[in-house]
Amino acid sequence: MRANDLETIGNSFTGSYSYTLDAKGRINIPAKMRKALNPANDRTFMATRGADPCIVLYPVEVWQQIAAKLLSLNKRRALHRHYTRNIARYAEALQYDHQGRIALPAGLIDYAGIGKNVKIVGMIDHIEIWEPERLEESDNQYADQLDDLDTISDEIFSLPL
Amino acid sequence: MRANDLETIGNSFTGSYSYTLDAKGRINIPAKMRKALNPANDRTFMATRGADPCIVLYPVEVWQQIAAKLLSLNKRRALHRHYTRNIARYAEALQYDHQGRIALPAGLIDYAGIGKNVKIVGMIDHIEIWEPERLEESDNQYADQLDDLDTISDEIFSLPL
DNA sequence: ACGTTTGTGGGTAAAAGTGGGTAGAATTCC
DNA sequence: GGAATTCTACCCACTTTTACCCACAAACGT
Repeated sequence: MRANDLETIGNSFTGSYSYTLDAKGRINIPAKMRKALNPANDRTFMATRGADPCIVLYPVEVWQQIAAKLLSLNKRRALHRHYTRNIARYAEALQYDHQGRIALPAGLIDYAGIGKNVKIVGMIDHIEIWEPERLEESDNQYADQLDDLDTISDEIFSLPL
Repeated sequence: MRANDLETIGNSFTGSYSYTLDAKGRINIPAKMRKALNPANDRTFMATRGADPCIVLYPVEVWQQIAAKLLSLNKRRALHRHYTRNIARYAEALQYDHQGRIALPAGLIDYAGIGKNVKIVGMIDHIEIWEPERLEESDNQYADQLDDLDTISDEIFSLPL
């Protein structure tokens, strides 16, 4: 096993939690997720826009792998520069305080349409922060595509281990 | 992890910030970016024209790698000399003061079309300084190429880490 | 039941962002 | 060459924002 694999074992996030954003824009990170975060990350997540309309938190270790891929793009190509810009510009490192909270940037709060209540969802290697109604809408949107979900399951689990 | 990758961890810039140019042509560097800049750079960035119509700031360490590549070009080929000239002629070392500001050269301010307000964008290994409307125009320019951007995603994230 | 952890609220000192003054260096002009 | 002028690095001042701390009630585990 490579050292890199070992580091990542801790960073496994699951479960769904309801929390509240306080007046200062801070939000609690579930204790279980704080414990799951590898200490090498120094209590720090990279927050950015999700592909879905929510906020995504990556352990810095995971983000560094994303950043490394962005650096591998050809800087002479305008489209590649734009691609990097659109990912990097919304990303910000957030370290949680001794109460276990992070302060979400206003831009990301707007993007996710977050008010006072939020849902925090574990996504194995990262975490999603949703406005509760949006999450529900998203769920409904896929409720009539259950067959497709089965297909994805088939695809994933038929892969060689 | 190679030594070169390790160096880059410190000089990793993200996020986008709105700042103002003061009457003396000075602009603040976001605190998070100042902290991200490796101390070996002695609070100094190399500023030059970007390939896009904005100002680009490189940590001197990163600039030195660019300079090394330019040196490796064939000095007997006119096109190569022209390429080197256009990068080198506008480059200037800028050290930020104890308030965290750098003084932007007038030539670069003109090139980027900067007035009072600017957007500072992290690009992982370097920083861009944009006139806000130009950045928006640039974004719109790529709005109809979402498929191409998805293609980039597929290409780089399907590769093994 | 009781001590401990967790989630939430809020106060305060420090840091960040912005504006402007000034003295010495560099430049210009007679 | 020397005086006048511009430039620039450095400093001080002010306002806003952030980071850090204390507090407390609810939930949890034993």
